[in-house]
Amino acid sequence: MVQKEAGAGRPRGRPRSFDPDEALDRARAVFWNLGYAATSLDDIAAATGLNRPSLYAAFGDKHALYIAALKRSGREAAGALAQALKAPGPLRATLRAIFDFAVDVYRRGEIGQRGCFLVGTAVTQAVDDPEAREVLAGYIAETDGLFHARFEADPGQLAPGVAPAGAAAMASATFHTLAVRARTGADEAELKAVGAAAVDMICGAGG
Amino acid sequence: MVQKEAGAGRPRGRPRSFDPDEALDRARAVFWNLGYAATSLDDIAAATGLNRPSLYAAFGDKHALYIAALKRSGREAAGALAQALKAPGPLRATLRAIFDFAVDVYRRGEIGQRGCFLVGTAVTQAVDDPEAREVLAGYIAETDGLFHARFEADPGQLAPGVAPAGAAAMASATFHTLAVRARTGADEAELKAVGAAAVDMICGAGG
DNA sequence: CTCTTTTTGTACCATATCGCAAACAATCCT
DNA sequence: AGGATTGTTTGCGATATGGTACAAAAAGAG
Repeated sequence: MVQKEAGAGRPRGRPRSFDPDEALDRARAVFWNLGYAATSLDDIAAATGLNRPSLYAAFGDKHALYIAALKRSGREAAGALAQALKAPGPLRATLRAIFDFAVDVYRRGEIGQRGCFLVGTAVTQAVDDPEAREVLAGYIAETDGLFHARFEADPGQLAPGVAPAGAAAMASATFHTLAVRARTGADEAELKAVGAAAVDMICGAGG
Repeated sequence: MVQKEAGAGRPRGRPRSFDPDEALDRARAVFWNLGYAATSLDDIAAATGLNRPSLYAAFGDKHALYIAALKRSGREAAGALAQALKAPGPLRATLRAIFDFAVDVYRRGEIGQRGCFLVGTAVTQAVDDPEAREVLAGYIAETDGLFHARFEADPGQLAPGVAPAGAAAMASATFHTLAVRARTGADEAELKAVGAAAVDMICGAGG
Protein backbone atom coordinates (compact mmCIF):
# COMPACT_ATOMS: atom_id res chain seq x y z
CA MET A 1 0.00 0.00 0.00
CA VAL A 2 2.97 2.28 0.36
CA GLN A 3 3.88 1.99 -3.27
CA LYS A 4 1.15 3.91 -5.09
CA GLU A 5 0.56 2.91 -8.69
CA ALA A 6 3.46 4.42 -10.60
CA GLY A 7 2.43 6.24 -13.74
CA ALA A 8 4.38 4.00 -16.08
CA GLY A 9 4.78 1.02 -13.78
CA ARG A 10 3.37 -2.20 -15.09
CA PRO A 11 0.11 -3.31 -13.54
CA ARG A 12 0.29 -6.12 -11.09
CA GLY A 13 -0.21 -9.53 -12.67
CA ARG A 14 0.36 -11.29 -15.95
CA PRO A 15 0.55 -8.83 -18.82
CA ARG A 16 -1.92 -8.88 -21.65
CA SER A 17 -0.78 -10.74 -24.72
CA PHE A 18 -2.79 -8.55 -27.07
CA ASP A 19 -3.49 -4.91 -27.78
CA PRO A 20 -7.04 -4.10 -26.71
CA ASP A 21 -7.23 -1.29 -29.24
CA GLU A 22 -6.40 -3.59 -32.07
CA ALA A 23 -8.79 -6.24 -30.76
CA LEU A 24 -11.57 -3.67 -30.65
CA ASP A 25 -10.74 -2.71 -34.21
CA ARG A 26 -11.04 -6.28 -35.38
CA ALA A 27 -14.22 -6.85 -33.46
CA ARG A 28 -15.64 -3.72 -35.01
CA ALA A 29 -14.81 -5.01 -38.46
CA VAL A 30 -16.99 -8.05 -37.85
CA PHE A 31 -19.89 -6.03 -36.46
CA TRP A 32 -19.48 -3.68 -39.40
CA ASN A 33 -20.03 -6.46 -41.90
CA LEU A 34 -22.74 -8.43 -40.18
CA GLY A 35 -24.45 -6.09 -37.74
CA TYR A 36 -24.70 -6.57 -34.01
CA ALA A 37 -27.24 -9.36 -33.79
CA ALA A 38 -25.79 -11.54 -36.54
CA THR A 39 -22.30 -11.41 -35.05
CA SER A 40 -21.44 -14.15 -32.60
CA LEU A 41 -18.74 -14.02 -30.01
CA ASP A 42 -17.10 -16.91 -31.80
CA ASP A 43 -16.89 -14.75 -34.92
CA ILE A 44 -15.18 -12.09 -32.89
CA ALA A 45 -12.93 -14.56 -31.15
CA ALA A 46 -11.86 -15.90 -34.53
CA ALA A 47 -11.28 -12.42 -35.93
CA THR A 48 -9.23 -11.27 -32.97
CA GLY A 49 -7.47 -14.55 -32.27
CA LEU A 50 -8.63 -14.31 -28.65
CA ASN A 51 -10.74 -16.60 -26.51
CA ARG A 52 -14.02 -15.43 -25.21
CA PRO A 53 -12.89 -15.12 -21.60
CA SER A 54 -10.21 -12.67 -22.70
CA LEU A 55 -12.81 -10.63 -24.50
CA TYR A 56 -15.06 -10.67 -21.47
CA ALA A 57 -12.25 -9.61 -19.20
CA ALA A 58 -11.19 -6.77 -21.44
CA PHE A 59 -14.51 -5.38 -22.61
CA GLY A 60 -17.37 -7.01 -20.77
CA ASP A 61 -20.06 -8.80 -22.70
CA LYS A 62 -20.93 -8.69 -26.36
CA HIS A 63 -23.13 -5.65 -25.99
CA ALA A 64 -20.51 -3.63 -24.15
CA LEU A 65 -18.00 -4.53 -26.83
CA TYR A 66 -20.35 -3.31 -29.51
CA ILE A 67 -21.10 -0.07 -27.72
CA ALA A 68 -17.38 0.52 -27.23
CA ALA A 69 -16.84 0.03 -30.96
CA LEU A 70 -19.70 2.40 -31.73
CA LYS A 71 -18.33 5.06 -29.44
CA ARG A 72 -14.90 4.77 -30.93
CA SER A 73 -16.29 5.17 -34.42
CA GLY A 74 -18.30 8.16 -33.29
CA ARG A 75 -15.24 9.81 -31.82
CA GLU A 76 -13.09 9.07 -34.83
CA ALA A 77 -15.64 10.22 -37.36
CA ALA A 78 -16.49 13.41 -35.51
CA GLY A 79 -12.81 14.20 -35.01
CA ALA A 80 -12.04 13.67 -38.67
CA LEU A 81 -14.96 15.85 -39.69
CA ALA A 82 -13.99 18.64 -37.32
CA GLN A 83 -10.48 18.53 -38.69
CA ALA A 84 -11.57 18.48 -42.30
CA LEU A 85 -13.93 21.41 -41.80
CA LYS A 86 -11.00 23.52 -40.69
CA ALA A 87 -9.34 23.25 -44.08
CA PRO A 88 -8.57 26.58 -45.73
CA GLY A 89 -9.97 27.38 -49.13
CA PRO A 90 -13.47 27.61 -50.48
CA LEU A 91 -16.26 25.73 -48.77
CA ARG A 92 -17.14 23.96 -51.99
CA ALA A 93 -13.76 22.31 -52.18
CA THR A 94 -13.81 21.43 -48.50
CA LEU A 95 -17.17 19.74 -48.76
CA ARG A 96 -16.22 17.94 -51.94
CA ALA A 97 -13.14 16.58 -50.24
CA ILE A 98 -15.16 15.50 -47.21
CA PHE A 99 -17.78 13.63 -49.20
CA ASP A 100 -15.23 12.09 -51.55
CA PHE A 101 -13.31 10.86 -48.56
CA ALA A 102 -16.47 9.44 -47.05
CA VAL A 103 -17.17 7.58 -50.26
CA ASP A 104 -13.70 6.08 -50.22
CA VAL A 105 -14.15 4.90 -46.66
CA TYR A 106 -17.68 3.62 -47.20
CA ARG A 107 -16.62 1.60 -50.23
CA ARG A 108 -14.08 -0.42 -48.33
CA GLY A 109 -14.85 -3.88 -46.97
CA GLU A 110 -13.65 -7.47 -47.23
CA ILE A 111 -16.92 -9.09 -48.24
CA GLY A 112 -18.73 -6.07 -49.64
CA GLN A 113 -18.93 -2.32 -49.35
CA ARG A 114 -19.86 -1.68 -45.78
CA GLY A 115 -20.72 2.00 -45.54
CA CYS A 116 -20.59 3.78 -42.21
CA PHE A 117 -20.35 1.60 -39.12
CA LEU A 118 -22.76 3.75 -37.12
CA VAL A 119 -25.39 4.21 -39.77
CA GLY A 120 -24.96 0.71 -41.14
CA THR A 121 -25.43 -1.17 -37.88
CA ALA A 122 -26.71 1.09 -35.10
CA VAL A 123 -29.77 2.09 -37.09
CA THR A 124 -31.15 -1.42 -36.96
CA GLN A 125 -30.17 -1.73 -33.36
CA ALA A 126 -31.59 1.63 -32.32
CA VAL A 127 -35.25 0.78 -31.81
CA ASP A 128 -34.68 -1.81 -29.12
CA ASP A 129 -31.28 -0.78 -27.76
CA PRO A 130 -31.21 2.52 -25.88
CA GLU A 131 -27.44 2.68 -25.66
CA ALA A 132 -26.90 2.19 -29.36
CA ARG A 133 -29.66 4.67 -30.03
CA GLU A 134 -28.03 7.24 -27.82
CA VAL A 135 -24.61 6.87 -29.41
CA LEU A 136 -26.10 7.18 -32.87
CA ALA A 137 -28.20 10.18 -31.89
CA GLY A 138 -25.15 11.83 -30.38
CA TYR A 139 -23.10 11.23 -33.49
CA ILE A 140 -25.78 12.73 -35.71
CA ALA A 141 -26.21 15.73 -33.45
CA GLU A 142 -22.48 16.23 -33.49
CA THR A 143 -22.16 16.18 -37.27
CA ASP A 144 -25.15 18.48 -37.56
CA GLY A 145 -23.48 20.82 -35.10
CA LEU A 146 -20.09 20.77 -36.77
CA PHE A 147 -21.55 21.54 -40.19
CA HIS A 148 -23.79 24.18 -38.70
CA ALA A 149 -20.93 25.97 -36.99
CA ARG A 150 -18.85 25.92 -40.14
CA PHE A 151 -21.68 27.23 -42.30
CA GLU A 152 -22.71 29.89 -39.84
CA ALA A 153 -19.15 31.18 -39.63
CA ASP A 154 -19.05 31.68 -43.37
CA PRO A 155 -22.61 32.05 -44.66
CA GLY A 156 -21.49 33.89 -47.77
CA GLN A 157 -20.33 30.63 -49.31
CA LEU A 158 -23.76 29.07 -49.12
CA ALA A 159 -26.08 29.23 -52.09
CA PRO A 160 -28.47 32.21 -52.00
CA GLY A 161 -31.37 31.62 -49.67
CA VAL A 162 -29.82 28.58 -48.03
CA ALA A 163 -29.89 28.71 -44.23
CA PRO A 164 -26.98 27.32 -42.24
CA ALA A 165 -29.16 25.01 -40.16
CA GLY A 166 -30.89 23.52 -43.16
CA ALA A 167 -27.64 23.17 -45.05
CA ALA A 168 -26.14 21.38 -42.07
CA ALA A 169 -29.03 18.93 -41.93
CA MET A 170 -28.60 18.19 -45.61
CA ALA A 171 -24.86 17.80 -45.27
CA SER A 172 -25.44 15.19 -42.58
CA ALA A 173 -28.13 13.69 -44.78
CA THR A 174 -25.48 13.28 -47.46
CA PHE A 175 -23.47 11.11 -45.09
CA HIS A 176 -26.54 9.07 -44.38
CA THR A 177 -27.53 8.52 -47.97
CA LEU A 178 -23.95 7.72 -48.96
CA ALA A 179 -23.72 5.20 -46.14
CA VAL A 180 -26.97 3.55 -47.17
CA ARG A 181 -26.18 3.54 -50.88
CA ALA A 182 -22.67 2.22 -50.33
CA ARG A 183 -24.03 -0.81 -48.52
CA THR A 184 -26.24 -1.60 -51.50
CA GLY A 185 -23.11 -1.82 -53.64
CA ALA A 186 -23.35 1.48 -55.52
CA ASP A 187 -20.19 2.19 -57.49
CA GLU A 188 -17.74 4.99 -56.90
CA ALA A 189 -18.94 7.24 -59.72
CA GLU A 190 -22.53 7.10 -58.54
CA LEU A 191 -21.64 7.82 -54.94
CA LYS A 192 -19.33 10.69 -55.80
CA ALA A 193 -22.02 12.14 -58.03
CA VAL A 194 -24.40 12.12 -55.06
CA GLY A 195 -21.81 13.95 -52.98
CA ALA A 196 -21.23 16.46 -55.78
CA ALA A 197 -24.97 17.07 -56.10
CA ALA A 198 -25.18 17.78 -52.39
CA VAL A 199 -22.34 20.27 -52.62
CA ASP A 200 -24.00 21.96 -55.58
CA MET A 201 -27.19 22.41 -53.61
CA ILE A 202 -25.44 23.64 -50.49
CA CYS A 203 -22.96 26.00 -52.11
CA GLY A 204 -24.77 26.76 -55.34
CA ALA A 205 -24.18 25.25 -58.74
CA GLY A 206 -21.29 26.07 -61.03
CA GLY A 207 -18.23 26.93 -59.13
CA MET B 1 -58.49 -35.02 -63.40
CA VAL B 2 -61.50 -34.03 -65.47
CA GLN B 3 -62.41 -31.19 -63.16
CA LYS B 4 -59.68 -28.58 -63.77
CA GLU B 5 -59.14 -26.16 -60.99
CA ALA B 6 -62.08 -23.78 -61.13
CA GLY B 7 -61.15 -20.13 -60.83
CA ALA B 8 -62.96 -19.60 -57.56
CA GLY B 9 -63.18 -23.22 -56.47
CA ARG B 10 -61.60 -23.94 -53.15
CA PRO B 11 -58.27 -25.70 -53.27
CA ARG B 12 -58.26 -29.32 -52.37
CA GLY B 13 -57.51 -29.90 -48.69
CA ARG B 14 -58.04 -28.25 -45.36
CA PRO B 15 -58.47 -24.51 -45.71
CA ARG B 16 -56.07 -22.06 -44.11
CA SER B 17 -57.19 -20.66 -40.83
CA PHE B 18 -55.33 -17.36 -41.30
CA ASP B 19 -54.82 -14.62 -43.85
CA PRO B 20 -51.28 -14.84 -45.24
CA ASP B 21 -51.27 -11.12 -46.04
CA GLU B 22 -52.07 -10.23 -42.47
CA ALA B 23 -49.53 -12.71 -41.17
CA LEU B 24 -46.87 -11.16 -43.36
CA ASP B 25 -47.83 -7.76 -42.02
CA ARG B 26 -47.39 -8.89 -38.45
CA ALA B 27 -44.14 -10.62 -39.21
CA ARG B 28 -42.90 -7.46 -40.84
CA ALA B 29 -43.75 -5.47 -37.76
CA VAL B 30 -41.43 -7.66 -35.71
CA PHE B 31 -38.59 -7.47 -38.22
CA TRP B 32 -39.16 -3.71 -38.36
CA ASN B 33 -38.56 -3.32 -34.67
CA LEU B 34 -35.72 -5.75 -34.16
CA GLY B 35 -34.06 -6.25 -37.52
CA TYR B 36 -33.71 -9.55 -39.33
CA ALA B 37 -31.05 -11.24 -37.26
CA ALA B 38 -32.46 -10.36 -33.86
CA THR B 39 -35.91 -11.63 -34.74
CA SER B 40 -36.58 -15.25 -33.90
CA LEU B 41 -39.21 -17.43 -35.46
CA ASP B 42 -40.77 -17.72 -32.04
CA ASP B 43 -41.17 -13.95 -31.99
CA ILE B 44 -42.94 -14.13 -35.31
CA ALA B 45 -45.03 -17.09 -34.27
CA ALA B 46 -46.12 -15.17 -31.20
CA ALA B 47 -46.90 -12.03 -33.19
CA THR B 48 -48.92 -13.87 -35.80
CA GLY B 49 -50.50 -16.44 -33.53
CA LEU B 50 -49.27 -19.17 -35.86
CA ASN B 51 -47.03 -22.15 -35.32
CA ARG B 52 -43.75 -22.39 -37.11
CA PRO B 53 -44.85 -25.17 -39.45
CA SER B 54 -47.65 -22.96 -40.74
CA LEU B 55 -45.18 -20.17 -41.37
CA TYR B 56 -42.85 -22.51 -43.21
CA ALA B 57 -45.64 -23.89 -45.33
CA ALA B 58 -46.90 -20.45 -46.26
CA PHE B 59 -43.68 -18.52 -46.79
CA GLY B 60 -40.68 -20.84 -46.65
CA ASP B 61 -37.96 -20.22 -44.16
CA LYS B 62 -37.18 -17.16 -42.07
CA HIS B 63 -35.13 -15.53 -44.79
CA ALA B 64 -37.79 -15.95 -47.46
CA LEU B 65 -40.32 -14.45 -45.07
CA TYR B 66 -38.09 -11.45 -44.52
CA ILE B 67 -37.45 -10.94 -48.22
CA ALA B 68 -41.18 -11.16 -48.90
CA ALA B 69 -41.78 -8.46 -46.28
CA LEU B 70 -39.05 -6.30 -47.80
CA LYS B 71 -40.48 -6.63 -51.28
CA ARG B 72 -43.92 -5.74 -50.09
CA SER B 73 -42.64 -2.64 -48.37
CA GLY B 74 -40.72 -1.69 -51.50
CA ARG B 75 -43.83 -2.03 -53.64
CA GLU B 76 -46.01 -0.13 -51.20
CA ALA B 77 -43.56 2.70 -50.69
CA ALA B 78 -42.81 3.14 -54.37
CA GLY B 79 -46.49 3.06 -55.21
CA ALA B 80 -47.32 5.65 -52.61
CA LEU B 81 -44.52 7.90 -53.79
CA ALA B 82 -45.55 7.60 -57.44
CA GLN B 83 -49.08 8.49 -56.46
CA ALA B 84 -48.06 11.42 -54.29
CA LEU B 85 -45.83 12.85 -57.00
CA LYS B 86 -48.84 13.11 -59.30
CA ALA B 87 -50.54 15.60 -57.02
CA PRO B 88 -51.48 18.87 -58.69
CA GLY B 89 -50.20 22.15 -57.37
CA PRO B 90 -46.72 23.52 -56.82
CA LEU B 91 -43.81 21.15 -56.41
CA ARG B 92 -42.94 22.73 -53.07
CA ALA B 93 -46.25 21.74 -51.56
CA THR B 94 -46.09 18.26 -53.04
CA LEU B 95 -42.66 17.62 -51.60
CA ARG B 96 -43.59 19.05 -48.25
CA ALA B 97 -46.58 16.76 -48.09
CA ILE B 98 -44.47 13.76 -49.08
CA PHE B 99 -41.81 14.38 -46.45
CA ASP B 100 -44.34 15.24 -43.77
CA PHE B 101 -46.14 12.02 -44.50
CA ALA B 102 -42.90 10.10 -44.34
CA VAL B 103 -42.19 11.62 -40.95
CA ASP B 104 -45.60 10.55 -39.70
CA VAL B 105 -45.02 7.00 -40.87
CA TYR B 106 -41.46 6.82 -39.59
CA ARG B 107 -42.48 8.02 -36.16
CA ARG B 108 -44.91 5.18 -35.61
CA GLY B 109 -43.96 2.08 -33.65
CA GLU B 110 -45.00 0.12 -30.60
CA ILE B 111 -41.69 0.12 -28.74
CA GLY B 112 -40.03 3.10 -30.38
CA GLN B 113 -39.99 5.09 -33.59
CA ARG B 114 -39.02 2.62 -36.23
CA GLY B 115 -38.31 4.66 -39.35
CA CYS B 116 -38.44 3.02 -42.75
CA PHE B 117 -38.51 -0.78 -42.81
CA LEU B 118 -36.17 -1.03 -45.77
CA VAL B 119 -33.61 1.51 -44.65
CA GLY B 120 -33.91 0.51 -41.02
CA THR B 121 -33.30 -3.19 -41.43
CA ALA B 122 -32.06 -4.03 -44.92
CA VAL B 123 -29.09 -1.70 -44.61
CA THR B 124 -27.56 -3.82 -41.89
CA GLN B 125 -28.44 -6.97 -43.76
CA ALA B 126 -27.16 -5.75 -47.12
CA VAL B 127 -23.46 -6.50 -46.82
CA ASP B 128 -23.85 -10.21 -46.32
CA ASP B 129 -27.26 -10.86 -47.86
CA PRO B 130 -27.42 -10.43 -51.64
CA GLU B 131 -31.19 -10.68 -51.81
CA ALA B 132 -31.80 -8.00 -49.22
CA ARG B 133 -29.15 -5.87 -50.87
CA GLU B 134 -30.85 -6.19 -54.22
CA VAL B 135 -34.28 -5.29 -52.90
CA LEU B 136 -32.88 -2.25 -51.14
CA ALA B 137 -30.89 -1.18 -54.19
CA GLY B 138 -33.99 -1.55 -56.33
CA TYR B 139 -36.06 0.53 -53.95
CA ILE B 140 -33.50 3.32 -53.91
CA ALA B 141 -33.15 3.28 -57.68
CA GLU B 142 -36.91 3.46 -57.98
CA THR B 143 -37.30 6.45 -55.68
CA ASP B 144 -34.42 8.19 -57.43
CA GLY B 145 -36.13 7.53 -60.73
CA LEU B 146 -39.55 8.70 -59.61
CA PHE B 147 -38.20 11.96 -58.23
CA HIS B 148 -36.04 12.43 -61.29
CA ALA B 149 -38.93 12.00 -63.69
CA ARG B 150 -41.08 14.42 -61.72
CA PHE B 151 -38.35 17.05 -61.56
CA GLU B 152 -37.40 16.70 -65.18
CA ALA B 153 -41.00 17.14 -66.25
CA ASP B 154 -41.19 20.44 -64.43
CA PRO B 155 -37.68 21.85 -64.05
CA GLY B 156 -38.93 25.41 -63.67
CA GLN B 157 -39.98 24.66 -60.11
CA LEU B 158 -36.50 23.71 -59.04
CA ALA B 159 -34.24 26.30 -57.45
CA PRO B 160 -31.99 28.10 -59.93
CA GLY B 161 -29.01 26.01 -60.92
CA VAL B 162 -30.39 22.81 -59.41
CA ALA B 163 -30.24 19.85 -61.79
CA PRO B 164 -33.06 17.29 -61.78
CA ALA B 165 -30.75 14.35 -61.22
CA GLY B 166 -29.00 15.95 -58.27
CA ALA B 167 -32.27 17.12 -56.80
CA ALA B 168 -33.64 13.59 -57.10
CA ALA B 169 -30.64 12.14 -55.28
CA MET B 170 -31.12 14.66 -52.48
CA ALA B 171 -34.83 13.99 -52.29
CA SER B 172 -34.08 10.30 -51.80
CA ALA B 173 -31.38 11.30 -49.36
CA THR B 174 -34.05 13.08 -47.39
CA PHE B 175 -35.94 9.82 -46.99
CA HIS B 176 -32.77 8.16 -45.83
CA THR B 177 -31.83 10.77 -43.29
CA LEU B 178 -35.39 10.93 -41.98
CA ALA B 179 -35.45 7.16 -41.63
CA VAL B 180 -32.17 7.16 -39.76
CA ARG B 181 -33.04 10.10 -37.54
CA ALA B 182 -36.47 8.74 -36.73
CA ARG B 183 -34.96 5.53 -35.39
CA THR B 184 -32.78 7.56 -33.05
CA GLY B 185 -35.94 9.00 -31.52
CA ALA B 186 -35.87 12.48 -33.06
CA ASP B 187 -39.09 14.35 -32.40
CA GLU B 188 -41.65 15.44 -34.94
CA ALA B 189 -40.60 19.09 -35.12
CA GLU B 190 -37.00 18.21 -35.76
CA LEU B 191 -37.83 15.72 -38.48
CA LYS B 192 -40.27 18.00 -40.21
CA ALA B 193 -37.69 20.76 -40.13
CA VAL B 194 -35.26 18.49 -41.91
CA GLY B 195 -37.88 17.79 -44.55
CA ALA B 196 -38.60 21.48 -44.90
CA ALA B 197 -34.91 22.27 -45.27
CA ALA B 198 -34.65 19.71 -48.05
CA VAL B 199 -37.60 21.27 -49.85
CA ASP B 200 -36.07 24.71 -49.49
CA MET B 201 -32.87 23.53 -51.07
CA ILE B 202 -34.60 21.69 -53.89
CA CYS B 203 -37.19 24.28 -54.78
CA GLY B 204 -35.50 27.42 -53.50
CA ALA B 205 -36.12 29.24 -50.25
CA GLY B 206 -39.08 31.43 -49.53
CA GLY B 207 -42.53 30.30 -50.49
C1' DC C 1 -68.99 -43.40 -45.97
C1' DT C 2 -64.27 -43.80 -47.33
C1' DC C 3 -60.15 -41.97 -49.51
C1' DT C 4 -57.25 -38.26 -50.72
C1' DT C 5 -55.34 -33.76 -49.91
C1' DT C 6 -53.90 -29.98 -47.33
C1' DT C 7 -53.32 -27.55 -42.91
C1' DT C 8 -52.53 -27.58 -37.94
C1' DG C 9 -50.44 -28.72 -33.49
C1' DT C 10 -47.12 -31.16 -30.73
C1' DA C 11 -42.94 -32.81 -30.08
C1' DC C 12 -38.45 -33.35 -31.32
C1' DC C 13 -33.48 -32.77 -32.96
C1' DA C 14 -29.12 -30.97 -34.02
C1' DT C 15 -26.71 -27.11 -33.43
C1' DA C 16 -25.13 -22.64 -32.01
C1' DT C 17 -24.78 -19.19 -28.64
C1' DC C 18 -23.65 -16.73 -24.45
C1' DG C 19 -21.54 -16.70 -20.48
C1' DC C 20 -18.70 -18.75 -16.80
C1' DA C 21 -15.82 -21.86 -13.75
C1' DA C 22 -11.67 -23.99 -12.78
C1' DA C 23 -7.07 -25.01 -13.73
C1' DC C 24 -2.75 -23.30 -15.78
C1' DA C 25 0.76 -19.63 -16.96
C1' DA C 26 3.24 -15.34 -16.54
C1' DT C 27 4.57 -11.49 -14.11
C1' DC C 28 5.29 -8.45 -9.81
C1' DC C 29 6.27 -7.77 -4.81
C1' DT C 30 8.69 -8.98 -0.65
C1' DA D 1 12.50 -18.15 -3.94
C1' DG D 2 7.69 -17.95 -2.63
C1' DG D 3 3.27 -15.80 -2.49
C1' DA D 4 0.07 -12.62 -4.69
C1' DT D 5 -2.08 -11.03 -8.74
C1' DT D 6 -3.63 -10.94 -13.21
C1' DG D 7 -4.29 -13.03 -17.87
C1' DT D 8 -5.05 -17.37 -20.73
C1' DT D 9 -6.90 -21.91 -21.96
C1' DT D 10 -9.98 -25.53 -21.86
C1' DG D 11 -14.16 -27.16 -21.22
C1' DC D 12 -18.84 -27.05 -19.56
C1' DG D 13 -23.79 -26.05 -19.18
C1' DA D 14 -28.07 -23.83 -19.71
C1' DT D 15 -30.68 -22.08 -23.13
C1' DA D 16 -32.43 -20.64 -27.54
C1' DT D 17 -32.76 -21.24 -32.30
C1' DG D 18 -33.95 -22.83 -36.98
C1' DG D 19 -35.96 -26.38 -39.02
C1' DT D 20 -38.66 -30.84 -39.44
C1' DA D 21 -41.32 -35.41 -38.57
C1' DC D 22 -45.52 -37.14 -37.44
C1' DA D 23 -50.10 -37.67 -36.13
C1' DA D 24 -54.63 -35.39 -35.77
C1' DA D 25 -58.03 -32.41 -38.05
C1' DA D 26 -60.70 -30.28 -41.75
C1' DA D 27 -62.15 -30.03 -46.06
C1' DG D 28 -63.41 -32.06 -51.04
C1' DA D 29 -63.89 -36.28 -54.42
C1' DG D 30 -65.89 -40.49 -55.58
